[in-house]
Amino acid sequence: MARETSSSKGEIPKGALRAIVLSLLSDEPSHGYGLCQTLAGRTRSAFELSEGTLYPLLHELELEGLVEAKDGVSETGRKRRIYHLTRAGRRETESWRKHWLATAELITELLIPDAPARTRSR
Amino acid sequence: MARETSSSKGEIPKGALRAIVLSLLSDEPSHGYGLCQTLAGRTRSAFELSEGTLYPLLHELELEGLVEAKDGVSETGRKRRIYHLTRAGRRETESWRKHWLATAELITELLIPDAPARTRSR
DNA sequence: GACTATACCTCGACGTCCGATGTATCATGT
DNA sequence: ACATGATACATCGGACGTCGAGGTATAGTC
Repeated sequence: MARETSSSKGEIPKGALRAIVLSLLSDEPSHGYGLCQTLAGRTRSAFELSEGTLYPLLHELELEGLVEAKDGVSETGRKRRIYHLTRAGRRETESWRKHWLATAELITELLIPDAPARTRSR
Repeated sequence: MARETSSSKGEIPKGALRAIVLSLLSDEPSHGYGLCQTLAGRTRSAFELSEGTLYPLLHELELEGLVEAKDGVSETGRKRRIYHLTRAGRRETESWRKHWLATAELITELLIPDAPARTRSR
């Protein structure tokens, strides 16, 4: 069987998505479809953000007042909703960024027992 | 209302638990309760593994043949199930370790735009 | 005898994320 | 004119992982 139990290897870890999307938007405003591509590009397709995840998330962030959307048009003439961070969004981004940076470091330390650093020795 | 939507800040990211538990066991065999404490200790309580998560996971890993359990007794006389990795478990551990180390690095790179790496400057 | 720490276990609920599916427009090829 | 494929937005059902509350039992301490 060796079923792999799936355990979701190719997926974006729970909760990181918010931090990532916000962070991407803090680099520069973008629209949904573009965000998907940027992410796939920046991670060499290691993370592939499905639209079914992204759009609802974007709407949610908008409801929470963290992003705002402007309707626009691309050079090729297609409709676009450009999302950009609000001031509150910028604050939240920082908060989530710190949180996930710490989490990533924690995981790394746990997985490499002989890892150095640690700011506070023992 | 600044709802926080919870988005689970204090939690262990989805899927990382397997890697972490396997890695902990590869350091040294242990029992469930001990694992919880080790993890809380090693992360200064940033990750707190609930027993409701751990025990089912341990049973699952056992079913998959990644760990084996021996019944034992602690110095104080209490019953214990000591889990240790099988050969297959050791292999899986390495695989998950690599995966999560890469994931953690990826997140870090995404969150810090001026981070190095990138191998292919587009 | 009551209480706490140790030690194991099960169950239900919840949130996150994915995949499938649907719409419409623009560019290209025939 | 029509088919196709990339762009672009959107919704819905379902799966999976994790948590928290609860249950059992033994050892030590007051």
